Amino acid sequence: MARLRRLVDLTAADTDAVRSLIAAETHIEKRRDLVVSGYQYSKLSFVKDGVAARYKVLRNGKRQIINVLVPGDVIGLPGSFFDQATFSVIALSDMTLEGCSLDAFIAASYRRPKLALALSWLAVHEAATYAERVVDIGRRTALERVAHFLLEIHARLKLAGRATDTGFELLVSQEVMSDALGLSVPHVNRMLAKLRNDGMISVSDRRVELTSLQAMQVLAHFQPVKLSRIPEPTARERELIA
Amino acid sequence: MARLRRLVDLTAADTDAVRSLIAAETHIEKRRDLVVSGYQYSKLSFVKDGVAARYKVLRNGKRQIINVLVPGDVIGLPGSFFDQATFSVIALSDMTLEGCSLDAFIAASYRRPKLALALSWLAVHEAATYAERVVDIGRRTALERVAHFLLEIHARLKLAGRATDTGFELLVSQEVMSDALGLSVPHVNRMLAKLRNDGMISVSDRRVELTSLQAMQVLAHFQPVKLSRIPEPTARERELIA
DNA sequence: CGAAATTTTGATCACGTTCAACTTCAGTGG
DNA sequence: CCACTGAAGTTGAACGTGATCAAAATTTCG
Repeated sequence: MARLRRLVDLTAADTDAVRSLIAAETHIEKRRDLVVSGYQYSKLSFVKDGVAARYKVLRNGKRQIINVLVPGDVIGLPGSFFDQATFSVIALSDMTLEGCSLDAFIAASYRRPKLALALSWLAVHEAATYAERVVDIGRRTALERVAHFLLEIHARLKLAGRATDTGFELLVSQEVMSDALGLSVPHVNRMLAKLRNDGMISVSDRRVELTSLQAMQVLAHFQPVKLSRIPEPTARERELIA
Repeated sequence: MARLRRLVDLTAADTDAVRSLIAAETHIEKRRDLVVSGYQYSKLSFVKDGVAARYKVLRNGKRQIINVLVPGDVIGLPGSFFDQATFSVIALSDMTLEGCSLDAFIAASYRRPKLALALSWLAVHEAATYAERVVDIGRRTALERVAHFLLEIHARLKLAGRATDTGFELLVSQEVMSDALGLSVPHVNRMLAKLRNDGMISVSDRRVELTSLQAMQVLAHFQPVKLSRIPEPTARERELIA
């Protein structure tokens, strides 16, 4: 798992352990629910390909998307840690996943603490992402929000090797964007149009080019985040483990 | 730490290990910054008494509070996991903390995987809290938001043993509430007044009584969350560790 | 007691919603 | 090949929630 490697140095034995946990790839088709709120979900799945959204719908019918999941992201975090999932996850495109049961991962963690720490890191990253979304929705204007959303998706797709320096494939509808940003569809549309008019982005087909990345980042108050790596055990600890 | 105990069965040795990590209590006075965005903070501190807020300010001067920290909550999550903290934390009242360095905790985790798992659980809980706040700000009306905020604070204070079944001490100003909810101060004030008029709450001094908890929960679309507990290692794993 | 912070109230205004219609496009079947 | 369908994108007009600004009332605290 490239995602894990970026966080922590895994020994050969570690990677083998992880690999042995992973069940066969799963394919999910567009519009399928992966996790349904209120039901138990006890797996830890990595998105290998495709896009999904974690969301919640309120009684009044409104939907709020917590975040959009791109390749490299984890499904079942935080859902699998509750007796019943608090949020649903739906596939926005056809997807392929690979995952293991949470119990198996935890069992392995007792033997390889590094795995448990990696899990902590993933969860912390998740928390930081959501926190950023809180700021986004709470205190940015509609235009800033849309710009920020594009920048964030771009950054994350780039990490997953699915974007160039300045452009990417926008694989979500404006309805999804509106539900993620707490805006109405028409207004998202208008804001996108404004970004186009102002020469910040250009769109053709489904491809977005960030023609003035600098200006966008200023407008959106965007600042990329970098997780630190997990510290290695000291020599003394290493002995104790071995 | 009562907070940890609720998540996981710690052996006597485990608790001793945790206790040995903890440095002396710290006292912080009101209005002091505990964590400053952009600087490194590498501790893991538990709030023993008092209230704090995790926040970010944008260039336009607006402040968004990610969440309010009450006794039992953790400071340095997610901040300590980044090379530089992404959010600031400020004391909203005089506080007492107890904590340890993140490095020390991680070092201990290599020896006691259960600690690393406990850390994962805390981080997941953090993520779930933020996710709920995203829904709150994104798709609830101002009235619902204020109601939801009161219910959430109440539930969390109750867990910490600082609230009765129906009432609690509201220790945050309306300005803090407005920054947490993405609203203006006058509007928060009006919504509180409306809740009072509608007989949902009654306030005297700093004490809030939820006179119609049921109705509030319906209004706010409130649903309490419960983290599952960390699974115990199996007998076989236990051998391997020992 | 005086100063500062907080709460409350009012008037005006703007941002974003709502609702509705229309366009465009991809896919499907006659 | 065209007609039909449904999803997604675009545009416009009226409306409403909540922001903004200002000032008064009240509480807290030095």
